[in-house]
Amino acid sequence: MNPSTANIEEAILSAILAGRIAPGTRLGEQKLADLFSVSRTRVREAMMRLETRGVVQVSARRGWYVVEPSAEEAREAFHTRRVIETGLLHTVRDISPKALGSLKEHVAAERAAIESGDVGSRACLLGDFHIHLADVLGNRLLTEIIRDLTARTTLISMLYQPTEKAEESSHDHEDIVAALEARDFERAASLMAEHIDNVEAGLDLDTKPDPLASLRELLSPSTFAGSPPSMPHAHTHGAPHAQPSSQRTKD
Amino acid sequence: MNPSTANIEEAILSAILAGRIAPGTRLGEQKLADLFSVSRTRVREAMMRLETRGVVQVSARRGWYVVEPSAEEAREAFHTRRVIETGLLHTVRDISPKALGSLKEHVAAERAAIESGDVGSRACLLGDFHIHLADVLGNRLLTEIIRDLTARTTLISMLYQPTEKAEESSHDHEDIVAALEARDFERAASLMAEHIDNVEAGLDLDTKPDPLASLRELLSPSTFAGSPPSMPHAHTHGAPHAQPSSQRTKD
DNA sequence: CTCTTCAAGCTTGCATACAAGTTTCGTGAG
DNA sequence: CTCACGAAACTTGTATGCAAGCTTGAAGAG
Repeated sequence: MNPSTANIEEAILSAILAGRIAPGTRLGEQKLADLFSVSRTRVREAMMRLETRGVVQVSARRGWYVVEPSAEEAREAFHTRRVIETGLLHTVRDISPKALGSLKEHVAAERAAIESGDVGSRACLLGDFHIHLADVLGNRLLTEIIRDLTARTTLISMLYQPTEKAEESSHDHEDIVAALEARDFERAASLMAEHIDNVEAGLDLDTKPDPLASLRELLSPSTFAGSPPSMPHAHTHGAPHAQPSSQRTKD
Repeated sequence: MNPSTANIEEAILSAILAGRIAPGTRLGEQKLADLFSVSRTRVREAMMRLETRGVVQVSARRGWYVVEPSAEEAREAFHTRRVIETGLLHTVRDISPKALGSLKEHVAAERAAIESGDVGSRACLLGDFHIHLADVLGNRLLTEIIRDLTARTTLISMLYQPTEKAEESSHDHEDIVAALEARDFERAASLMAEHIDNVEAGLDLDTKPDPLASLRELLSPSTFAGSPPSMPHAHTHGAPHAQPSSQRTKD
């Protein structure tokens, strides 16, 4: 089957949401075209759409790159999420048992992923919680907006998140769902504001993101047989974060 | 100078925001290409971007059309605006004198436009208030989101708004700014919720929008010399709104 | 050895050509 | 007069070709 523009768009976006594509990744038109077995035209359309959604950027005649949000843009993204998600919880008047049930299931899945140590699905689920929330409490339009914002946030976390806080996030989610179950939407909104603040506070927005992160990963100890080598001698100026990216997670 | 894709996109979006393009308007690629003196490729890019922003839609091999939101979509749009705009006012902690001043100026401009009877700039200003608010209280990202939502709302008003309520809207805006001046952000948020509810309540979402609106406008009394003719005999089934569209406004 | 210059290769930007489907309008049958 | 049919005109969908600019690496000067 021939993938449509929407398929390509969705494939890239969900890969970003799952944390499988790092910020700054180059997405060549021809390579993607080969990968999806379509012509560059289709790929270009998808990239253009993704650009208006704020997840990729084109650098003239150099290529398409997954966005690397600046500290300022990161703050804007979190501010926007705080506004929208607290607005949602503050506006909601009631919640159906079905919606509540699916949220509970989601949180349970989060905990399971954390306990089993499944880093990939864990990161995906933590971001997905917010999308799921918009889905059951809001509407399609709102869900789409939150989805794009979550993609942004995921990329931000990959760039600026020095420490792992999956458990705290999941716990926050749990509390929010508990407040929803008690129909205390005010409290849910406050908890959400706190939660988003926590996540933002867990970032290191003052240190410039490491431009060599991908290189460093390629040269990480596990790549070699036994002895962890010292970092390459030259060009190691300003390396703020030492963690391999697998320890990072979003949200 | 050769208009870029972004120029075309912006030209169309601002025309929609100003109420100069009606929902359902067909936007032919070739016509736009001629108009802007570029090839279809550039136009297509712009349309594609506008499609992801939710203001136009493509009907396969038939053409691009300015969206005609369904009643359901209209409700979603208003719900989303209520969530975001009350969320914004609820989140804000302070407002600078400069921001307050520019909002006051804006409301004054609204009143002036209403009193002078300048329908065009009036409609534009009423929608712009919300964008302006996001601009001074929020951030660029939020402003962009609100802008797209306002475009949607403008189109919705053109489809479903049977009566003129410019004065009420402007008065609501005034009250909101007054609450902001008093630093009573809770109150501002409530007023905003009320305001958006008012606007939505002023719509007639239950009656199907008139598919003959544009035709009817072409045949409106002012087009002819003196005598207002009766409507054309055939094909006048189900005409919910009788007002010429110039009486309608958004927001 | 270092720095500069330049050419080759690669990538996107843009236009155009053709394919595929839709609409419209004229023609002819009933 | 009405309806059905079909061809012509028109519109978007997609691929492709060439132009323009960026990157890189090699060669040469100092």
